[in-house]
Amino acid sequence: MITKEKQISIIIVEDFKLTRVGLRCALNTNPDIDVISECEDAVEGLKQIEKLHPDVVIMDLGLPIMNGIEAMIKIREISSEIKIIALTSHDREEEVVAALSSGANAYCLKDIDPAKLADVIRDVYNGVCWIDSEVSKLALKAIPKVENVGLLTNQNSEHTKIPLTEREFEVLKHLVAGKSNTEIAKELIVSVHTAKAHVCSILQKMCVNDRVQAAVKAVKEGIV
Amino acid sequence: MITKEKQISIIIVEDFKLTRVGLRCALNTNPDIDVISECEDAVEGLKQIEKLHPDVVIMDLGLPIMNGIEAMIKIREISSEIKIIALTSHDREEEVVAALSSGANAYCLKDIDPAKLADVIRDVYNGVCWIDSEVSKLALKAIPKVENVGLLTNQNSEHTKIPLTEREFEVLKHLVAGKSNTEIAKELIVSVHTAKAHVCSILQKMCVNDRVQAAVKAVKEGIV
DNA sequence: CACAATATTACCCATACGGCTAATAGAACA
DNA sequence: TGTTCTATTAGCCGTATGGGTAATATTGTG
Repeated sequence: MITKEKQISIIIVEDFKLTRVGLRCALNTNPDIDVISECEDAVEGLKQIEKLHPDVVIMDLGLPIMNGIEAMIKIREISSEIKIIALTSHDREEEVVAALSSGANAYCLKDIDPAKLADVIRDVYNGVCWIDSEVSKLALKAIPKVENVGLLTNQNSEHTKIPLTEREFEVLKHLVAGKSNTEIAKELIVSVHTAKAHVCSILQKMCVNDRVQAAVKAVKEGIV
Repeated sequence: MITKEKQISIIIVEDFKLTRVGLRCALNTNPDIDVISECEDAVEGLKQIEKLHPDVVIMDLGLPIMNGIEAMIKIREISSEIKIIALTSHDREEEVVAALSSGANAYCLKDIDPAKLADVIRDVYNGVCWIDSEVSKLALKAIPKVENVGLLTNQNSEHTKIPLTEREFEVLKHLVAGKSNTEIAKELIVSVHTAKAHVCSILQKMCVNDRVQAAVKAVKEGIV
């Protein structure tokens, strides 16, 4: 089951030397896993990744210079195929969500069992999304609620999307930024009346009563 | 590694008899996994789950009467500890996202290798979130983008915390829910003046100009 | 006990907000 | 050509909002 004809190539990006060595040692005991490079910062890591195109990158999040999440975004500009395992010692919600939304395929805490990590690498290599038990709730919480689940049996997708026009979308972004109608009008170089009109139709289309609800809904559903 | 002193108790909810039998057979080969009940629809499933409180529920999504996602929401009303593995044959984005946002801890396609499924059960039992390779991209795509990732390096979890009082925190929750000052006052059984006073101090402490900004900030920083 | 923080209430006031109706103009589409 | 959609503007009106100031409980800490 575990045997693979091809080894999984890995690049480790981690600033602490000890952790780096520990990772390499732990992974080297697995014949199907091949650590092809180690880097201590994201800049060097990106170079190596671009050059060697590993199957999987193990990326520490708390890196100097460029943080791991920024690095992951850059990796995703290079390739969407390279799998990324975010590795970190803390479990801050912001970071978990940011990592997973920025390209990570898995999220591990550093106290993971080495053998388990090897399993995760194999899973992730095969495309699985794996999230550590300590933070899985945070990740799942970040997924926007889907409404009208009862309709899912019959209906097809597309129906949660709110049909805002381009202009309304612009206005919504300003609204979420906390701008008043007057400020929105000024930014879009239109009259306050226009801004108000757009806000009104946004409220109607989003089925909310005021701009606060609209802003919250927009943020929660990630449509900004 | 795999040996556990305690067996993992499983309830299978799946309408196709053949699949049900297949699942039971596949899982029964694992000494650490114990299928304690099988149900062919969600209503019966819920009864069994409430009665037996299994560790893990394997839930088919395409069920008659009540679909699997509705069933999961009901399971979550019973317990947040029971782990749910969504099992389905299709990979519709809507369904993946709906399942994960409605309480599923894992999402498997029915062509999963039986041995792998046992691994997933163990992972999920331990709290891990596991998403099949066929749909992992869909799930990750559903997580809202986090902005200003560059700030994550410096921002520490503690020092972003805003020192709101208990009462202000309550008010903030209502504010984020889109309530007006009048409504907040009614809910907290105080006068509108009081509600206004709390909102004012919330705005000041959060360093924002109006309730919209406060709500957005609260949602983005997850302090609700 | 005294002091500080918090919660509560109250008033005034300028501004903002949202609902309403309605008109005009351009673009898209049949 | 006519119709629909969108964007733009406008005015009116009742209510909500937020700033300011200030008074009175209640609570907890020293």
